[in-house]
Amino acid sequence: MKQKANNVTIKKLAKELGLSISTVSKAISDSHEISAATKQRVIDLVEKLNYQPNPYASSLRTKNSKTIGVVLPEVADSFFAQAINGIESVAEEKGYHVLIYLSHESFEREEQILKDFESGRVDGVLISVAKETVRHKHITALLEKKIPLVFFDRVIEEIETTKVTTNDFESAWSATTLLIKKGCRQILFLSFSSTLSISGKRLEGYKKALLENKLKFTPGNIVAFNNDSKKDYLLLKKKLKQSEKGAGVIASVEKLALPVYQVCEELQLRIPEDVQLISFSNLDSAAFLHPPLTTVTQPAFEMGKAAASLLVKALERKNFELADEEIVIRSSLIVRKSTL
Amino acid sequence: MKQKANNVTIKKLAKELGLSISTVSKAISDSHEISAATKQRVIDLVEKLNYQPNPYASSLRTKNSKTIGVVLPEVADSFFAQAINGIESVAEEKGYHVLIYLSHESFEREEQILKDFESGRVDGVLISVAKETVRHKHITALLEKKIPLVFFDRVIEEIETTKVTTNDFESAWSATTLLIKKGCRQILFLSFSSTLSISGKRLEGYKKALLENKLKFTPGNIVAFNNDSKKDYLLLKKKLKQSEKGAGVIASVEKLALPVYQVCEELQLRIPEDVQLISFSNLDSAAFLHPPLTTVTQPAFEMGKAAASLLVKALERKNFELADEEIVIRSSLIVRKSTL
DNA sequence: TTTATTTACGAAACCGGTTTCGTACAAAAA
DNA sequence: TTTTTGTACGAAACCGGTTTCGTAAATAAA
Repeated sequence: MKQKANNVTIKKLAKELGLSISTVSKAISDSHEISAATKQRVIDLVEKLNYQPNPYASSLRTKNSKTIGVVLPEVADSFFAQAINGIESVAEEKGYHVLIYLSHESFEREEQILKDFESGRVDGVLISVAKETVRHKHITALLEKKIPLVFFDRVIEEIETTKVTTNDFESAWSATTLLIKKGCRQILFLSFSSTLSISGKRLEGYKKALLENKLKFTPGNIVAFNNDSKKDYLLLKKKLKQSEKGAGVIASVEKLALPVYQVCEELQLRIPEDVQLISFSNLDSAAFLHPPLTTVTQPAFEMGKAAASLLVKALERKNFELADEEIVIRSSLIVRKSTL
Repeated sequence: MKQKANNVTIKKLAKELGLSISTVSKAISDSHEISAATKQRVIDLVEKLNYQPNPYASSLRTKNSKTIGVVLPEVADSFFAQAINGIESVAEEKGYHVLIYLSHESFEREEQILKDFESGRVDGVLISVAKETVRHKHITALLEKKIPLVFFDRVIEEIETTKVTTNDFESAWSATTLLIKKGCRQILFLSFSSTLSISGKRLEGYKKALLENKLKFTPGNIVAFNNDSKKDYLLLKKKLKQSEKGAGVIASVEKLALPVYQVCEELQLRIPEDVQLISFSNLDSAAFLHPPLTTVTQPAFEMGKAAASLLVKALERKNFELADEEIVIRSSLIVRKSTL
């Protein structure tokens, strides 16, 4: 902290060149006010001294930081990892920096993070909300401060901004319909949140498929996970033990899939003979699980990329206004051996 | 961009309170120069107006940004995803912000990223170098500018700074020894880089185990992946086809494991009967692969956490000096069914 | 009572850029 | 020739904090 290496500043360049600070600044930004000859002298020296302008000085004056804030519930999940890739791809291309924050599914943490964003630290934000998030003053507060925000995957419907999602309803419907076609008469729906719109949609798709096939919807078939792996595990075990032979299971989110394998192993239930399983998942290893997992695979990279593109596009316009629209990028149902 | 909402600045607070800007600033930072009563008035107003100090103004003056830069080769890999988690855990606790950059294994990209860091954008950096990285002027340049940097996992031995690694040599030795004990007389070593120290160490551990068991080291048994999935795939296929019955395979990095499953499937080679496999991997799904994968599991979270802790500790000291030491956190060999 | 400290605060410089505005000189138009 | 316009640049304000330094008033020491 004491003494940072005496960095080369624009002032030094100016002195060295016998020019004023403003001239140097303009030359660097290729202003038409500066002659070609002077510009050349400046960029030559910039190269020679390896001048790196202080981004914070610039941010302070211009009020933008070329930085976007990304808020995720977690990162050790293929979906989010791939989404980051998508986000980074546009950030890199467009010269933006990305600050990453994890809410760990906590509403309070998410609030703190977004509150910090009110400081002007980021030009815009990309968020996939925590499962706990129900209120959303923290989000509207940002929007009111004219800090653009786009949701991806886990959105809040009520907020008027751009949202990038996948066809959750339809995907759950397809998955459920497949299970029914394959003979399941009881289908457990593993849910990780009772409030998230994404969960709601998936559940609705599931319900619709049941209805269309004259199967009664039974609340007891919804298995509500709570992020407490021990309890969740026992609950799942109990439910699977109680389930009828040939039941189906839909894991509405990736992390709920592996526990099913585990429980089945313990209960000596064979997949797919005794239990058929479909999971929303982006695991690369899905094809090599035992047995290979039938998945609803989300276009994670594309979703991240689309969200970032829309955000950046808004940032580049003079008056960015993010339309209140929902971009839907379709998931695909990849049938493997965990279903008959 | 036009008009950001008129944010509340320290100047407004001062005017509102009838105090000077400096007094307000000091009150906020709990300076002893300010009376308790005044401090209270200030923090009350701060609360009331939801004042968020502009981080860039502060950074400009104080020369530090409470931000660390994290440079990774990729993110869609369990190891790095978990490492980010570890890093974030200390960043969150210590009030640091984390900027994420991906080199995508490109040396040029890595150079650009580090060059940007010379601007003072970050207080310190955490890096796991790209597989292409051989030269390292870009890293020493940072160090010379007194920007502390700690390596994790993929380190550069020659550079004198703190490095957090795992016991690569020993782990590879253990894995190889296990395969030999299980009867393998030919063992393929899947390598993803010929220059990275991490690869070198793993290879050495492999060689040592061979030697100890009077097995000859054959260069032809090293399968060099090139990040070109099609070619790599064909190469692996060729090598496996040529390999003797009961051969062993060591995937020196996670992403090389699944291709082995794939190729074995195509060649109708059974794991572990025809091919025994061990992979360096942090995949949660390893236990549920077909067959379950024997892994060298790295303490990814802990490594990220340790690296971040050391970095932050250095940043908090008046004269941060990162010792030229290597912190080794041990991996564990988890034996599953992909080995006999 | 006088002098030395301490307490509590304000004025102003400063961080390193960007941007506005003013101007000298040259070239073009009247 | 005079006026207008354009070109190329510099002075200085500005962004919003932090920090140094100075000082009036209150308190303690002499």
